[in-house]
Amino acid sequence: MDQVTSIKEIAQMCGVSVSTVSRVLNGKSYVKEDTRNKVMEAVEKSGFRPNLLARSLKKGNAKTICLMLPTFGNLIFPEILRGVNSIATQNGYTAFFNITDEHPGSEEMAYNEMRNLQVAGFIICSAIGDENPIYRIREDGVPLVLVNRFQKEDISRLSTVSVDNYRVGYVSTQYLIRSGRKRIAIACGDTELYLYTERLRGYCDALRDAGRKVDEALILQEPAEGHDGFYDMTKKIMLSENPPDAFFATADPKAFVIMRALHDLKLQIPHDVSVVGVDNVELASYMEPPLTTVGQPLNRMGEEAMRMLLDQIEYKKQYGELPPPENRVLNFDLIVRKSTE
Amino acid sequence: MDQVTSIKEIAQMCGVSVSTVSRVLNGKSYVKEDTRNKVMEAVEKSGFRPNLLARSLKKGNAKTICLMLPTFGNLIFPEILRGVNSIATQNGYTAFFNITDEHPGSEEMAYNEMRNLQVAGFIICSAIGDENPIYRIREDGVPLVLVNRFQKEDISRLSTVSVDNYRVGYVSTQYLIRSGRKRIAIACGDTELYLYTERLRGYCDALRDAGRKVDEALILQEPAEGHDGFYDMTKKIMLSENPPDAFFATADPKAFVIMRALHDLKLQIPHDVSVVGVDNVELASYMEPPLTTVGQPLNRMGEEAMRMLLDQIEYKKQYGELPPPENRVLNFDLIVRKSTE
DNA sequence: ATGAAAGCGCTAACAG
DNA sequence: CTGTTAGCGCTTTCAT
Repeated sequence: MDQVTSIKEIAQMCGVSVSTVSRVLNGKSYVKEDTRNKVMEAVEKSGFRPNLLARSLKKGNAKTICLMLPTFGNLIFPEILRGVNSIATQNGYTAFFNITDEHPGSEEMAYNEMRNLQVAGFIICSAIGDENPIYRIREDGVPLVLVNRFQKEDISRLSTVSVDNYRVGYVSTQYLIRSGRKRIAIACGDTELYLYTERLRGYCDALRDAGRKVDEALILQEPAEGHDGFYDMTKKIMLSENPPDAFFATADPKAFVIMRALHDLKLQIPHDVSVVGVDNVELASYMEPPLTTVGQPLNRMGEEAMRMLLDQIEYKKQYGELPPPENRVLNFDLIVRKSTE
Repeated sequence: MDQVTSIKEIAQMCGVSVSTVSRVLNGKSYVKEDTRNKVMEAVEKSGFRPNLLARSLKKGNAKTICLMLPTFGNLIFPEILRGVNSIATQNGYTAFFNITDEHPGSEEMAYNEMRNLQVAGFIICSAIGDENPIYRIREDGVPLVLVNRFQKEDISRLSTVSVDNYRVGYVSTQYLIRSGRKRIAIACGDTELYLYTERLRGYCDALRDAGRKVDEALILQEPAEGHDGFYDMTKKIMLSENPPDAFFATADPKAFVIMRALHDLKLQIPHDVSVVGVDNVELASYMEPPLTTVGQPLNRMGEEAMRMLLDQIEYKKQYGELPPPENRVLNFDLIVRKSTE
């Protein structure tokens, strides 16, 4: 019985005009109790569906937003997605999601497609090396919030939400130092990503502040193959003359790979080597031994981002332009488990 | 310079009619070389964006589809999502995603919202216990494909894509039997989900075919708390009089929990107890020891589902009704790693 | 090969 | 409180 396709038919069924039907549907203007009931009833029993495309076309704005994610290779992104989605839904917005696969090109394509779909704004976890498309968005006057992944230069110009990644690196390293570790290696993600530069900087400063010097040999940079490459690097460095007795992995999946390599080397964690990760992905607690890691409030980051986007959309509607950028920094926790001692 | 908002403005700039512009934009009908170029140029340099809402409204169908997922608690869903998304994009479709959180109510809400947005079809991994909303979809004449999760009754009436879950259970159990295990426990997911019923049935039959009898005590059902509940159940059964020497976990996350419990019990895997999972989630290979598991072609399942949906959409456009349901069954592999011997 | 015009379903003045 | 009407941006007959 899905034949009723328009407000017009409802109007005819009730012997009223389309605007009356529209009015009861939107509940803005006053309608006589009787007429309202009559219309409501017709709507109910006919299974009428308001055509949101028509509404959006007319109003000039769609209640949709777009969330761009670089990958699902790291579980943090589904987590962020959940946060965004829940606040979006609560506010009558529907979200498009886009996986850019770390490819700025596909980010740009997606941007165009989404603009054509008239989305109200974007929330982006940038792909690696993609500054260009992103700036364009704000220049186009489109609401935008960056989450977790963004460039240093973005901070002054765009709205962001993240943790203080410098401190993430600092705190993790300091913890390792205090637990008595002498040679702490870092498995660092692609430093094209500002967050990894920051974590690395925190690592270096923590070392220096403890009166140690930074040993270049202990800085493992993520190879082109992605985090799997840390497997060989771990084996190699552990077999070297002066192996580390701890790893600070700048993300949990890298810690997983490192732990795998250590196990294969028959080394004891944490006895021989401590490992700490970042993100507190669910699986971190299932590892053997359970992984000490830094917990980011990923879900909340998604929620905050969506709230900020909503604010931007609202502001723009009122003042005709985007509000000044806002940078929100959330707290994190070091979650100590058995992979360190 | 994003002032050009309509085809009409382009038309004026070029001194042609809107229909001509529309024609060159759609490339269907013939347009004189000259005019085409003129229009193209104006489109390029003005940064014109076709309003897809208007197009869809006019054509009566949007190039969007909706993918409903129950959760991101299991990594298989992002994998399926990737498959769906890639085929969708290739075919000019944009996907909405929806996380139902195992809540049939939110599934229904999402369905309504999405219908209002005029999506062309749905791909669903059902939430637990949600038959009702789903049947409604086909009755409404809306293209629909079920992936991985669906009910037994769905098979004859709806299009599905999955692996043969009975065989998944059978093969895994048989493998454990052949590797010399005497008491094989099963950690079974919620049997409200047909796929788990099937895996359980496969487990039972493999046991019987090997001349053993099924011991109820070895059938661990997923408790209400979700797979974390297997932690206590594993400890308890291992401490019982007659503990198992192997676990068939009907999904990798359950295997992770079980391994954690075994480690905490200081039991050796696989020496004391073997473990096999299902899904071959990326992390499975990072576990200590790496987890033997059944690999489903999740990405391909997503791709197939999207292709089937496209077929349905096409068919409906031509014949005005949905094609008969089609059930596609894909192959799987047992991936042997160190958690079994 | 191109233009004029109708209309997709809806909202929002405007008028009464 | 309600109806009439214009029009959002686009596609698509139907003419020419």
